[in-house]
Amino acid sequence: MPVIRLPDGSARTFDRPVTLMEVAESIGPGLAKAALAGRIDGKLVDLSSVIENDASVEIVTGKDEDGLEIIRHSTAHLLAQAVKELYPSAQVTIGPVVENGFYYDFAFERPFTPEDLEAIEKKMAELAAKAIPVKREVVRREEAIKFFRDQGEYYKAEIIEAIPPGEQISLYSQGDFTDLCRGPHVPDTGKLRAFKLMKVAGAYWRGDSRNAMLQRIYGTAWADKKDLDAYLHRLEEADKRDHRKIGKLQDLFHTQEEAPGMVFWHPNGWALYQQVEQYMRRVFRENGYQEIRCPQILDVSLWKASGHWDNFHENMFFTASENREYAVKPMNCPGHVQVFKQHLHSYRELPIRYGEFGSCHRNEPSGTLHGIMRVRGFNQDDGHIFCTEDQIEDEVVAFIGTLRKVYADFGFADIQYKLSTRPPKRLGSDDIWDKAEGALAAALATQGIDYELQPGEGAFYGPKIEFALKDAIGRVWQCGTIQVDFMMPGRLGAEYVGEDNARHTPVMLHRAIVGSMERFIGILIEHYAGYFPLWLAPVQAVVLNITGNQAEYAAELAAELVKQGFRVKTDLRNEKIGFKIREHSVQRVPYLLIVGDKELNSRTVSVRTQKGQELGGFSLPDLVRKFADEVASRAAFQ
RNA sequence: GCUGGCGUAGCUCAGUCGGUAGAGCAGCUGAUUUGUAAUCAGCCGGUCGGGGGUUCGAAUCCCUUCGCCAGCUCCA
Repeated sequence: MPVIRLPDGSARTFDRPVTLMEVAESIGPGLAKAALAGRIDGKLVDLSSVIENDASVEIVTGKDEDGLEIIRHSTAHLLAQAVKELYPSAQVTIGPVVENGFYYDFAFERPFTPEDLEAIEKKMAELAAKAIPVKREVVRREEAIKFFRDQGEYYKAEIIEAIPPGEQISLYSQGDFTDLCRGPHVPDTGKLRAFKLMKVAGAYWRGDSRNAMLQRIYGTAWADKKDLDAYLHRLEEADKRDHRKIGKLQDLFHTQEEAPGMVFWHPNGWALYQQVEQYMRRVFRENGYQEIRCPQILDVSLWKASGHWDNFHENMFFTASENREYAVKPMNCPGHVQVFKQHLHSYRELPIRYGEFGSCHRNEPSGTLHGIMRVRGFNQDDGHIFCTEDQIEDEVVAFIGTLRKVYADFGFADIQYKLSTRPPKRLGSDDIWDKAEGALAAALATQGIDYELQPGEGAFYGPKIEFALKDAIGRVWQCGTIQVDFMMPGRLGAEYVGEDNARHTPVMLHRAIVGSMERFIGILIEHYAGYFPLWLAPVQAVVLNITGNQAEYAAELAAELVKQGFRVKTDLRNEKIGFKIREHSVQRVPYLLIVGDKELNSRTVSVRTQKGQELGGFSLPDLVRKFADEVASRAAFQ
């Protein structure tokens, strides 16, 4: 006689054991129809689960986060079922839920084509329409292995063999298709209504490149069609923001075959780049950093001493001359240590902070390159702080404060923090690690910052904090970092004289706020979709004349604005004003300044915003003031 | 690096079964002097990513190589 408590606090008594589905039905037909799974005393289970004793019960629907996961997981099974019906020789492997959807890996003798995907999706829709019941069954391990071996499903058999002994092995069947799965799943395939196969890609069995390559089919699934459409719309929006497209549209940069992974910055792109660099330069200056510049190539002996040769050799470029071998620098840190070493420093001078926008090259595998986001030649707002162990916390606190201000100025409000602690393989005593991790954690705590702990994810030379920002469409980008380094200063012979008059090795903090300038600019382009705030816009305004009569006046205006420090161009072509407005609007220029005879006679300009608003006539001094205010405020695009 | 897809005019893209390449935009020239998102006409423009092969004949088929894209892997 189970008494069942529901989330609203009510209780229902049954005179016999009941299934979750029966509980849902007893509450209402609407809920029974929407029900996907349930929770018994907090544990997520199938609707077919029987409740024999008193329990608190929840019915899970598509509105529930877990419900959506179940839909995606079940849709992965539906995909596998469809593939097996169409291509019986394909072997199933794994099919987990991922962000926004799911995938399923198959072993198949040939790659799936886009036409195959269409056919599979159609078959899935057919199977879903049949509302095939999904049944759960618990079996013995040997039985399960034999079951899959007999069907030629060797990957599945291998998976089961890897399941720790003592764990229950459950199979889910829908029609003729049976898959190993922990569950839970939807009660029948009719619950799967809004899905779409997205793409097919290769993936290694168990993620190991020494293993066989499988065919991975990605799909997305949602509770209803409306959510699916909204998701597809979001993807389209992301596509429209693609920095490679906008980079071409606004003539910001290009890349070409002869320099894979390197950026050719065009005038417009370099204007944007310089805004970011000059801004970051000021950040250095205002926060006690001294900007320096070190050589591009250095003798390999230095890279051997620093440890890069041993740990980073594969990713470095080399060059030779007169029997000496050099490496193109992948990082700025060894150079900064050389500068530090040119003087004997007292503990009184610490912390010493160096900043550099040095050009670095890393020979990234070809498959990782992506527009200007992942490149081989890049620059960072790189900085190194030489300090004592006792100074770490204060330095980290100051750094986090600066970083938050910088991100806010660039228009990013939402920041995520991750603290990575000691890995199994590491240098330095536990004592020092305790101190360093404690300093980082304390720095976060004193600012009241919530952070994610990543145990064991630190570098071998020290712990680190990573900073990620969320862009306008919710994507998260890791940009900033601050890392404690106990090793490099010692390896490269950096020293200072302490209060005790003895020589000591300083601690080094590696830190960057925007990280790779190239990548950060890519992020800015996508965040703003090319509609930059005035302070960043490559071209801030274009002066347009109505007829040739105002050409001279237009040129004068533009010249005066340029003289006042603004990035302003003219468009004096013999074209209709509508034509010129359209062209520059498409280019996403923040302001169009239009002059006809009326403006010429009153010595004004007619101001049009990017969004098509006409602000009326401005005198030049008024316009300069308006622009200056907007630039100074770093206001987002209006 | 691995797997798959793609590479045609400055850009976006068509090009069927193998029969020596086409559109729009851009550019140039001319006409038009125009009031807030596309004025009209004419012209120019391609070793079809590179190399090799099959064929009477290759953008198209095959091999190879480079690059790009997606995913995997990597990411001090």
